[in-house]
Order: sequence, then structure tokens, then C-alpha cells
Amino acid sequence: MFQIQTLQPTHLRAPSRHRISTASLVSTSTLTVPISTANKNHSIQTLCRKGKLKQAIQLLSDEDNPTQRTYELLIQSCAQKQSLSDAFTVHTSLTEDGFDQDPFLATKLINMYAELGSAPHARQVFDEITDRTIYVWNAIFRGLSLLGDGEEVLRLYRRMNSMGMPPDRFTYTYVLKACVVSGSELPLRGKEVHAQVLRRGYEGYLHIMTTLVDMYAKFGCVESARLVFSSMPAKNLVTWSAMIACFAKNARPLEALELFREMMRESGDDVLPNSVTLVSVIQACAVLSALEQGKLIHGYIVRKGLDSILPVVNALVTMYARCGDLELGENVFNQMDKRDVVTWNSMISSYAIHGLGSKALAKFQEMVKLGVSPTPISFISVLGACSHSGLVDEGRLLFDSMMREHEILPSVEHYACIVDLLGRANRLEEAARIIADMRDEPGPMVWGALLGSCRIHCNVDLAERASRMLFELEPTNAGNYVLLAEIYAEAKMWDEVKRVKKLLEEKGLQKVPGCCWIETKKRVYSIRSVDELNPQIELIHALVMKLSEEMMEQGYVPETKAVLYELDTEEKQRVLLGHSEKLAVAFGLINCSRGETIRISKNLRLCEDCHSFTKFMSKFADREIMVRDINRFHHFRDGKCSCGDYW
DNA sequence: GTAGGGTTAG
Repeated sequence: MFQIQTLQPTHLRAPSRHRISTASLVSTSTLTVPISTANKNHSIQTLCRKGKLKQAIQLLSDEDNPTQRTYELLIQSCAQKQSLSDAFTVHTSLTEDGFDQDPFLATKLINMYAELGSAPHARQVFDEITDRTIYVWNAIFRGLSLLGDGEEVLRLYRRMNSMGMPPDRFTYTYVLKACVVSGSELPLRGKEVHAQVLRRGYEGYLHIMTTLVDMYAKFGCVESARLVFSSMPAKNLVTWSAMIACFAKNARPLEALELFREMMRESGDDVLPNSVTLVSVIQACAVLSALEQGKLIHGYIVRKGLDSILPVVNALVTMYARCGDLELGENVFNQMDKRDVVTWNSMISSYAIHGLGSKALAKFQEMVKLGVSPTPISFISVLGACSHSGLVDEGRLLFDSMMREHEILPSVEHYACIVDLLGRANRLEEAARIIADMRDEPGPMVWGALLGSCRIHCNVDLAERASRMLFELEPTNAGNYVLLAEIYAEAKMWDEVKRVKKLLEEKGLQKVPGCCWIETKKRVYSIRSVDELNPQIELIHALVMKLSEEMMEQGYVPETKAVLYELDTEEKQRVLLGHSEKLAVAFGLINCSRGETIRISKNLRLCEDCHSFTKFMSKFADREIMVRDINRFHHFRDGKCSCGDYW
């Protein structure tokens, strides 16, 4: 446990009032003159402003009467320098000089300790100050939220309420943020705070309402976010950006783009998008595989001179790759005059989703050689790349190098990658052994990776083991039940299929419906199996049916094992024909011009039948078709797929 | 004296 006693190491210096000052005597050529207190305070402050903290502290030890302002600057300087030891020295001195009950400085100290990453020290300052002004309360809320302890913020917030201390407009923004960071069961708490905001008449405050939009967004409560957003009579750029980000991050990319257009239309020149807004718009294009839209946005970014802002350019690299145009992504990457680790990670994962494992590996090595330290995400990306390309041994070596060469402790995410890598390559037992040897609890991601591999290789025994864990760890994730049912279906264990489907039903869960997006003529369309809104839907269904029949005459054999019903083959084939990606392919054939690549993105993994259907179609209709599923890209051309049927 | 939205992966 953390030793809070270390907070005020009084041994660091003797109490100032009993000191015999030496440095306060400045030697001139002829005599020694004492510097006045005002001058010394001024000098300490100047040193702080110049970033010379050590010298400032040195001078402080000889100053008998440091002022509040002097301590304020010293505290700020410690935070800037990220020096906890200097912070202790300053804090000790401040206490000895009798400022420990000064609420102004207590606020600053709490902020400082929060920025230095020490919750216990921030907390101790808070606990020891008796005059807790709203600034002091807000500081501890801010600090603990920043450090991720939302639960504690909410506990303290309740205490503040019961003490009769009224919150102010700042309090709400911190407390709402705390709801987000603490995670568990929190939409409910967030709602309570929301209700309080309304009861106390704070609904007119832009900051608070924007924070509310963001809070609901982070919980995935898109409708609640939208309700707050719509209720706001006045909105500024941050509000619009928060709502656009909400759609982009919560699988509603079309609405993100729509809202962006609405913002441009309705607000005119009053609200012009900045880099933050555009990052979300780029992400939405990426999710949709909306290449033309993305290019338009890129053009806008260049015209506005925002093309040197790293988050923007990094998002562009990813966007082009996810839209299927890897080369454009590479161009952006190559033209950048500065890059950070995120830029490299973006490029590595771009190669990963295109199945170009060796290129990803080369980029990773180039990055390391240039002295850029890989982050945990770099490893997730490069291991993912190995996984998609079947570079099993290379992946294993990388995994082993994490700790040895880069001092990065593999997290569950990395274990999930290595399990996926081995599992896909049908080294399932080896994967299971790695799980058994893990020091930490494997967690749903790892078991999920194993179950996914069992699905590919139809390993019923291991699948049962993995899903037992998964049902316990995440009982409401429908995907796990569906995967297990598919494995049973492939093994023709129909009673088991029924049992799993019943489980799903009992829990009131539903299979996530498949959805595809396709862009043509600079517009993006969404396509679902059941879609009354699409005026062409009947035509599309009919075309899929006709094409399928014609292709079967030429040798296409429907892969019926993904169908979870015990039906005869013909009926199964009918079920498969309703899959959204086949509809999207047909939609593309009708609506995209000849010679234009049909680009589709999908919210789930591509099923095997759709994969072979699309492969066949690329030759049959002589069209290039690109499909991006949840994991990676499939580039179909002339009857073959870029994934080499390994996905 | 304090506040709101964004980059890479899964």
C-alpha cells in the first residue's frame, strides 16, 4: 500500500525561520548586501517562469517569507517539470511556512499532484484542509477523474451533497467525466447527475450539456446523447463535434456524415469544423469505406491548412487503408514531414488489414531502427498482421521480444493476438497451452480469440471449453453464442445448436444483424437483409437469386455450414442468399459504373459462403470487388481473393 | 483560480 507518510519529508530541510541565511547575502566586490524579501520572492518567481525550478527551490530555502504567489508559481513549475521529489520539497516548505490551510494553495497542490499522477497525495491535501471551498472540491473531482478513480469522485460528490455544499457549473463537468471513467453500472449514475443538472437549472450551460452528450456517447447511449444534443437551443463547434464523434464511434457512421453536413449547412460560417471535428468525420468515412467522401474531406483539410496536424493525418492514413486504397494511405504517410508512433502504428495496421504481413513487419522494424519506441498498440497491430498472413513464427518471435527488447509487458490484448495467430494456423493446442500459462486471468478477449479459431477449424471440444468461460465472463454477448452454435451446426450437432439458440432466447439476446455499406456516385448506402426502406430491395433479391443460379451452373457450390437451422440444402441456400453482403454485391453491380471497383464494408466477419460467392462473382461478372469485414480486407479479382482464403 | 469534442488496435 502507498505510504502517505512520505508526503511531508520534514528532514528535507530545516524549518526556515530558524535558518541562518547564507545565500541571501550577495557578494559584491567590496561588501556583502542582504537581498530584500520582496526581491527574493521576485527572483524565485522569475526562475519559475523561466523553468529553472531547481534554482528557484534553492533560493526558496533561504527565503524567510515566501508569498502565496511564490508558492503558486513553484507548484505550477513542479507540475510542468513532472518532478514529484521537487513537489515534496515545495509542499514541505509551504507547510512549514504556515500555508497548509490556504484553500487557494491547496487547490493548486491537488491539481499538481493529479498532474504528477499521485492520487494519494492529492487526496491527503484534500483530507487535511478544513476550509474546503468549491475550488478545493472541484480540484479533487478533477484530479481523481483524471487519474481514473471515478468511483471515489462519486462517493465524495455524495458526501459534498450531504454536507450541503452546492455544486457549481464546473463541478458537473468533472462529475460527469467521473461517471465515464469509472465504467461499471454507470449510465445510471450519469443519469442521476443529469437529472440534478436539470433540477438545479444548469441546462443552459454549454460546457455541461456538451459533457453530457459526450458522457452518453462514451456509454454507447446514442439516443440519449442525441436527445441532449437536440434539446440544446444553442450549440457551438465543440457540441457539434461531440455529437459527430458519438455517431462515428458507435457504429452509426452515416449519421455522423449527415450531421456534419447539417452543421456545415445550418451554421454556415459561424461554426467551421476544426481538426477535432474532421478527425471524427474521417473516421466515419473509414468505417463506411467511403473513399470518395474521404477524398473530399481530405481536399478540404488541405485547403484549410490542417494537413500538418498529426491526429488528422494519422486518421487519413487509416481512412485510405480502410477504404481499400492502401496506396493513397502510403502516399500520405510518405509525404509527412513529421511522424509520431501513432503514424507508424496506423501504417502497420493498414498493412495488417490488407493481409500484407511482411510489409507490416518491415515497417515495424524500420520504426524501431529510427528510434521510435513501439507502444503496446504497435504490437497489437504487427501481431495482427502476422496473424492475417500466417506468419506464425515471426509473430511468436515478436511476442517474445516485447519484454526482452522493449520492456512492454504483454497484456490480455497481446495474448489474444498470439492465441489468434496460433489458432488460425490450426495450432490450437499450443494456443490453449499459452492461455493455461498466463499469469493474469485470460479474460473474454483471449477466450474469444480461441473460440474464433475453433470456429475456423471446427474444434468442438476446445470451443466448448472456451465458450463456458465466455458465457460466464460476458453473459450478454450474443456473438459468443452464435459462434458456438455455428460450430455445432458445422459438426451437425443439431440438438446442441438448439440448446444454444434457446440459451440466447432465454437471455433475450439477438444475433447482431449483418449490415453492409457501399458507396457509389459519392453517396453511401446501407444494406440489410430486411430493409423496407431500400426502394431497390426486391430487385436486388431477385438479382442475387438469378446470379446464384447462373453461377451454380458454372460450378459455384454454396457453403451451407454457416446456417444455424436444420434444413435441407435448398432451404439453407435460400437463407444464405439473404446475407447482406450478397445484396450489397448485387447493389454494386446494378449501381456502380463498369470498371469501377465495388467497395463494400461490413459490420461482421464475412461468412464462408459470401466469401466464395463473391470470389466466384468477381470472375463471373468480371468486376473487382473489395469487401472489408470486421477484421480485414478481401480484394476479389478474377475468381481469387487477396486473403488467400486465410482469414 | 477550475470546464466540453479528436489520432493507432480490439
